Parts: sequence; C-alpha cells; structure tokens
Amino acid sequence: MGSIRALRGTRDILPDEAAYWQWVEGEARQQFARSAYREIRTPIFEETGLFARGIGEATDVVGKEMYSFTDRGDRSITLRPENTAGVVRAYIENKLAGQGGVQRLWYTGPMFRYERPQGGRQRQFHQLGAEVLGSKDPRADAEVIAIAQDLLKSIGLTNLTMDLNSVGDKADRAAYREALVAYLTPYKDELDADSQDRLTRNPLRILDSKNERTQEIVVDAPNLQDHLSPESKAFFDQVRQALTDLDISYQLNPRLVRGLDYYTHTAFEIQSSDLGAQATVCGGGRYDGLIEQLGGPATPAVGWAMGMERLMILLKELREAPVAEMDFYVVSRGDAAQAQALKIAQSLRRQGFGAELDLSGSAFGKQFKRADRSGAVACIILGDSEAENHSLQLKWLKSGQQEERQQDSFLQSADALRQQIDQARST
RNA sequence: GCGAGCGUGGCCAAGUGGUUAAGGCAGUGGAUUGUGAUUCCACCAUUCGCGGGUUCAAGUCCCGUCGUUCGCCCCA
Repeated sequence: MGSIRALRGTRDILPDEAAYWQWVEGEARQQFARSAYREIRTPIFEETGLFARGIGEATDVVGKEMYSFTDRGDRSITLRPENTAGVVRAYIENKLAGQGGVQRLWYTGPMFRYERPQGGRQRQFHQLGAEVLGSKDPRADAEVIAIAQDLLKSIGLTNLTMDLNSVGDKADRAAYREALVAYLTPYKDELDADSQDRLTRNPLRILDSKNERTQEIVVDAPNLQDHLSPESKAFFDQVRQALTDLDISYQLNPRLVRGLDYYTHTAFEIQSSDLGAQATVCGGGRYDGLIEQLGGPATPAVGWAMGMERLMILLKELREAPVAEMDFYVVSRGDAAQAQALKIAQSLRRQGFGAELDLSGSAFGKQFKRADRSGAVACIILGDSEAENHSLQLKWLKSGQQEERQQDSFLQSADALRQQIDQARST
C-alpha cells in the first residue's frame, strides 16, 4: 500500500551485483588504456533535436521510445537513448577535431528508452561504448571491432558470434532502397503488417523481419552488395581482410541492417546464443555522415556500444561474484576496548590496510562468527584486559594462531604486517 | 504498442474454498558477558503484490490494477 518502488523498467544494482560491474568496467578501462582510447563523459540529457537529427526521425528509437519532456525554460529535452549522438555533439562543440588526428574515445553510463521491459531490456539500461572519430582507414573499423572482441573474451564470455555487413554510402543506400521498394511493392499485400508500414518509412528494415512469409519474399529480393559502388566494395573488402588478419571470425549477413539511420559502410553485431530474444551484446558500425549532419566538419567515424545488463546476465552464469579482500576484522567488547578498537581500525586504514570494525558489541562468539565470514585474513581482539594494558590480541584466522601485541608497536610495524598478511593470504 | 504465463517473509518454497498460513536458508537473541565448527532453545508473514467482488467461509474462484517473465516489435 503506497510504498514507493523503483519505476517500471528500472532496477537497483545492489552491492553483490555491483562487484561484477566494477570488475567489467575495470577490464574495459585496461583494454581502452592499452589501445589509447580516452574516456569521455557527456550529459545524460540533451536537446531533443540532437537525437531527432542524429539518429533519424523515422527510427523507432526516435519515433516512439524517447523520454522527452519540456523543462522549466520551455526547452524540449530528451534523456539520451544512446550516446553516439552526444559524443559527436561534444566533439563538434569542443572542437576536438582541432586537436588534430584521430580521436579515440570510450564511455559508459545509463541510457533511456521507453520500451516494454523484458529480460535483457530495461527502460534505464547501461552501455559501454567506443568511438573513433577522424579516420576513414579500414583498419580503424578492424581495430574497434577487435577491441570489442578482446574485451568480451577477457571477461570470459563464450558462445558469441559476429554478423558483418556493409550498408554502403549514402548514394549506395538510396539506389538500393529504390530497387528494394520496386521489388517489394508487388508483394505488398503479402507482407506482414509491420513490414507494410516500413515499406515507405524504412524499407531496409524489412530484410530483418522474422515473419515467415516476409522472409520467403525477401529471399529473392535484390542484394545490397550488388548495389555497392566499386569504392564501397573495395573498402568493405579491406575491412574484411583486416579482420581476417587479426583472426577475428564473422559471418557475412547481407540482411543485417541496423536500426539507427546514421550507419554507413561497416555494420556489425555480436550476439550470444544464451540470451533469448535480446541476443545482441554489442552492435556498431561506421557513421561517416553523422558529424557533418550535426553541423561539424565532414569527419569519418566508427564505433560500437555494448549492453552492460546483457553482459551481466551472461557473466553471472559463468562465475561467482568477485569478493573484496579484507585484511583485518576488529572485534571488541567493553567501553574502553570499543573506543580503542575504533582508533586502531582507523589507524590501520590510514596506513593503507583494510579493516572492518564490528559495531555490535555482542558476545565474542558472535563477533568471531562474523569475522570468519568477512573474509578477513586476521582478527584483532580487544577486551577489558587488553584495554587496560594497551595491548591487543592478533589472531590469524586461517591457522588459528594468536599472539599478544602492544598497540603502539603493532601500529608501527606496517611493513612486517603487510608481509605477514600477504603470506597468510597465499597459503 | 500487441499476445501469453506468473506474483506466499530478506531468499527458496508447501498450500488447488473450511478452524491458529508447512518447511528450509539467511538473520537476531540466548545456552557459552573472552574465541570461529557442530548442536540445542527462542524470536522472525494479524497475512499471501495491491484494490474490489462472489461465498456462511478466499492464499485458493471472478474482475480490475501494478509488477515481472516469455514471444512479437525494437535494440545494446
């Protein structure tokens, strides 16, 4: 009755799960650092027009999935549904092109789409993404794909496959679109309802339809590859060769058409067979026209985004949650001892040790139980007699060995303690 | 936005119209105001997502609503 709950399609990431997130983010950070990608953080909301112009008015994302509202200054604002548009806006606005050369960027953070929630699909979800701006070299496509592949591999995911396609440049697509509509129009009445609608709005997406009859019709449709210019074809061949050189396997999927309008040339999707309907773990491609379209200098670019929640679903099947390491668990009982325990715990922390202080004041037996479960290497025990002598009991939890130490000298023996802890942990 | 399934304590879960809603895990207190296991005892849902209805009687049936899961759609 009346209790406030998280909104539909949103959820809390509790500490046990956050451990997974931090681990994945750490792996990503390392990969990106090694590859000279630098992190960029852009606002979570932007002017609505950025997404309408960038992603495309005809797309479902813009047409029916955006969280848009009018703010108190009467501006139309939208919670970002993806981050490529925002990164490009920042690139233009901050004149990153003026820094010369290629900008390699990565980001992570929440995105928002008003969709029906399902496993692996939420209204607030999180993406990890990479963008390379300023290179039309096919090696940029290969590099960015290789980083995605290596990251997925380093976090241990298996059963992944990659689909690859080229959607050509603007002119290629326009020509192909015309040919496709010409082919499909006579079949219009046989297409499923969604595809009929898309025939005028976004015909390339019909290729993706899961409807059986539509699929039968599409089998004999003109092939996108046949409508690529010689230059587009040559570029795609170079990307494919580069991937082969890197031992990255993929399958050509001439029907892979991504749902955001800005893609040109390379398009790819990495899917897992362990995810059900929301199988795409990573998707991306080249977007050579977007920066100019948003008012910047004509600049070629490639990038991708991964769905963090989908990674987590897979990861939880594969491994236990990473456990934080703790050095000391501090147990105490009695007023004087409890006061000293607080000071000792904080003093240890100031020297760089991990120390968890038991605040319960309950029987020693209970506190030891918690010490055992905390995963700490050693336990520090303070009772009435220790408080009186300014001493403490140091107990190594694995071996059960216990020794009495003077508090002052104990706190001044950091180097020796560090060694003892490392040794105890490794046995 | 469309179609279908599900909803009992922090977690797992029995219960299919009849008096007080099993059990397990976890938790808290104690047996044992100073030592981790095991054991034992006690406590831990005026209530079965929420609201309404049918009935002498509803966790069990009906309607609505919210949430969730699966598929479509879309995408990461």
